[in-house]
Amino acid sequence: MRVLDERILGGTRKAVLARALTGKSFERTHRHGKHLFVKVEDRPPSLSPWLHLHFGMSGDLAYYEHEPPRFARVIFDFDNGWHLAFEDMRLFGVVDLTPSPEAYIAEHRLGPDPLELRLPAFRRLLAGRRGAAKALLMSQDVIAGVGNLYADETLYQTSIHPRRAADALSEREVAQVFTTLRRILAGAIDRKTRGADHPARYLIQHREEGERCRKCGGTILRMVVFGRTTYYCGKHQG
DNA sequence: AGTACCACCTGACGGC
DNA sequence: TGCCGTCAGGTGGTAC
Repeated sequence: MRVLDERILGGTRKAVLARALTGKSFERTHRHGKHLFVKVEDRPPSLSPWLHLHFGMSGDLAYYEHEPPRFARVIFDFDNGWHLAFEDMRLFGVVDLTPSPEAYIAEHRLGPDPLELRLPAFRRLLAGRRGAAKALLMSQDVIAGVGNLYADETLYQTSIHPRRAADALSEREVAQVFTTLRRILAGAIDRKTRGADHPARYLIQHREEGERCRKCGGTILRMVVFGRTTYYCGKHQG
């Protein structure tokens, strides 16, 4: 493997990473929220670490034969002559090692992944949370995997104002948020792996102040919630 | 408990 | 043409 920019390693030593991976193979992967874990083959198995990847906002993987992507930061070379690049223009991503996904999740206090969650457990997560619905969705220690865009999308599709208190949502609204969030995430995974775009009816395609709401004809407004730029419909999310 | 604000980083974009 | 400020995003820290 080659490290083209050490800033992506987040403090992990390049030599340590290389020693853990060189001559090994990738055995399987596990995703939790925004984190991707790759099991490194080894004998005995108990000693093998996991490769941990976080994609920040501009991170991605590219499997290629000849031309590396422009912003490749780490490149894994395979014995079939192909390469896997971790690319990340803005360097917010991380490539490092962890003993196991469970260890990483515990150390970083990540909440459950919404796609592995059931409605009753989701209800329990919201109970007693007086903060904004958007803040709750985005808090990785409550639920792992929802960022700014998908938080806005979920609230838009469920007609909930981003500042509504999480524990003030009705039972019906909580169920709608749960179902909608899971559908959005599962759909995004499915479409993005096929290289498809989000549907035109999604807010994510219309994040601009003054745009017409595709759902109700209202006007898209902009404000800051939980420190992040937030777009919402002033009419149906009023 | 909840939020605000900053730093990290870089390309795009608007203003002059 | 080119410079400068601003913005976007995720996370992790400190401050209130």
